[in-house]
Amino acid sequence: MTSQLVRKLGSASRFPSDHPWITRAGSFKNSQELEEEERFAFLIRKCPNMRVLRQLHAHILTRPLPLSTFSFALSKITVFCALSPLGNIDYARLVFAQISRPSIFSWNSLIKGCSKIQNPSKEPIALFQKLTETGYPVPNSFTMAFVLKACAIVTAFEEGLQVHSRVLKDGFGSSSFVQTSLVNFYGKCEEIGLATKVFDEMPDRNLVAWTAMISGHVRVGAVDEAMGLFREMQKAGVEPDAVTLVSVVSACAAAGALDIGSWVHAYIEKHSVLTDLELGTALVDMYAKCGCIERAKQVFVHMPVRDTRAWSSMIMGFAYHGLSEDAIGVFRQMLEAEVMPDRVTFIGILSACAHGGIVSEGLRFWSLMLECGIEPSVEHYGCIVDLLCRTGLVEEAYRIVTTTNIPSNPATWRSLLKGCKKKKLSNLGEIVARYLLQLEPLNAENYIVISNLYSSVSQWEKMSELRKEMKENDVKPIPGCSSIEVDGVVHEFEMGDQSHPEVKILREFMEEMAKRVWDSGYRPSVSDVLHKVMYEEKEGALGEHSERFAIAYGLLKTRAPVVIRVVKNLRVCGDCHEVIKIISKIYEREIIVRDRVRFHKFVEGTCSCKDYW
DNA sequence: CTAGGGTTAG
Repeated sequence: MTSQLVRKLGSASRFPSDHPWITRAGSFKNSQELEEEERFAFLIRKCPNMRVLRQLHAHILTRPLPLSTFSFALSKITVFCALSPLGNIDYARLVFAQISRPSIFSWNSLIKGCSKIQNPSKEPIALFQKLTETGYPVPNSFTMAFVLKACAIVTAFEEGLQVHSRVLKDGFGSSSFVQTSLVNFYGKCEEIGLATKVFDEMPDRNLVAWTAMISGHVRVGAVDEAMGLFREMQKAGVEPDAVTLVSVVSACAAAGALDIGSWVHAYIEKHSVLTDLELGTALVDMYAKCGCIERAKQVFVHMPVRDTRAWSSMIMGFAYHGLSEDAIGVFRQMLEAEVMPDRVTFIGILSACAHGGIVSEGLRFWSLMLECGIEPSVEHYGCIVDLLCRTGLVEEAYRIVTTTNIPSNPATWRSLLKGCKKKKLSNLGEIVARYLLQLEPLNAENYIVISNLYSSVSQWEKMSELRKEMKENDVKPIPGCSSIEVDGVVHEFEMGDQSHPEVKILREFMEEMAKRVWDSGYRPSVSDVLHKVMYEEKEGALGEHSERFAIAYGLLKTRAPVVIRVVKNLRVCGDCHEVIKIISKIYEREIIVRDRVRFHKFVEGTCSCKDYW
């Protein structure tokens, strides 16, 4: 049987002729036994599939073997089944159970093996607990690293803390692998303070530890700190690799830092860092989120291999740039390339259709999604409701929301309300508004949309009532936000922002700007007037909207075209475009607006102020 | 056998 297998595996994998095991120190096994063990190890390692492995397993079970050889072979089978991509974790568990006293090696493999399956559970943690209870074999630093990784995957904070205390008790605190695992674990649990503490105490910070720190900070949105760590890392003479750069690029995406993002891209090319799937996807996402859809596309088309996530990020990019046709085109190419769309892909393509108001196509994608066996979730329903509302099919959308068994979602109801406003359906709007305010009474955006609805049907009394209600509930809108990058520094401005160091010069400049715009004959439209009524802004002033701060800063500080990013949906804000056009003309400067409608996420219960203009 | 990575509606 064994020789048959050797033959089957072909001449390329001939059994090695050197015999290092004969000289292995401290072994009580005779060379014949050792030879047999090595033979098994070799065969198992070279197994082409599970079928052959099962045959080998059967062979081992039926042949009389010394106990030590038997256990050795079974532990090798456990390792193969648990860790090889060809393996099978269920089989690994089975074989593991057949070993009377599994070595720490087998335990480790099983712990690692069952944390890398697609639906990870706390099983590896339970295994570790069982291991520590029995007291044999003694865990080693590998065990600690694996179980910490398992805790990180399922963000089992309490369990991880206990492992950390064991690490210290058992003296594994000085292992750099264990330290790095701890940094990563705390980072995954969003416990940045604890991650930093472990990291600061590391005498030798390796690349992986730096990367874990950076990705941890990006995870909690501490983008500046992430970039600071990246700089510190380079100062410490540690060269980033592709994995590090994925986190750095993600940080740029989250910050909308196009300059730094482009610099990182240039770094990647200059240092010939291999742009794999993850890095490619991160770059596509970064360029799209920084408003540079052309470069996102450029990176995307140059990717040699694209998986579902790569395609999805490109589709999402087109979607939030309002380029529905491109999104649909890319989606078609994806299907042609026989890459399976997943639930995220459909969120992208449906939101693209919603942005473009392409109903028929959107509904077709919806059916396709069902055909693909994807259960529609809140997000998908949100897209389809938004699609119907934007194209005026509000009643149909309302029917879906009220008859489908999906959880009530403020955003979906807000889409309905916007649809009602658009079609001036005050009766349905009233019902929707009441429900929405019940669902989310502290979100200023809700009041603004409802107020817009009342004003569109001239129900002024209801509008002032609403204003009172808003005041009583002490609801204040979170201001819009715009940013501009000057010499690699991103300057963020909130509406009415006072915190910028040069705010005095800026304000003077803006007053002049407002005056010149006013003199040009521009007058605010209904929504600006509404804004004044609600927030008692000074008569005659243009309003210190965030993008005007950013433009003013750009005009003052650069000679290059002023590129600003706005956290608003410009497609519904005609006034913004108009003001910017006028400013551009007056100052004879090119002003480029990057629409960053989705780039900043506001916490629930706040307002993105889209209808604030 | 150690540790770090990408896409998610409005």
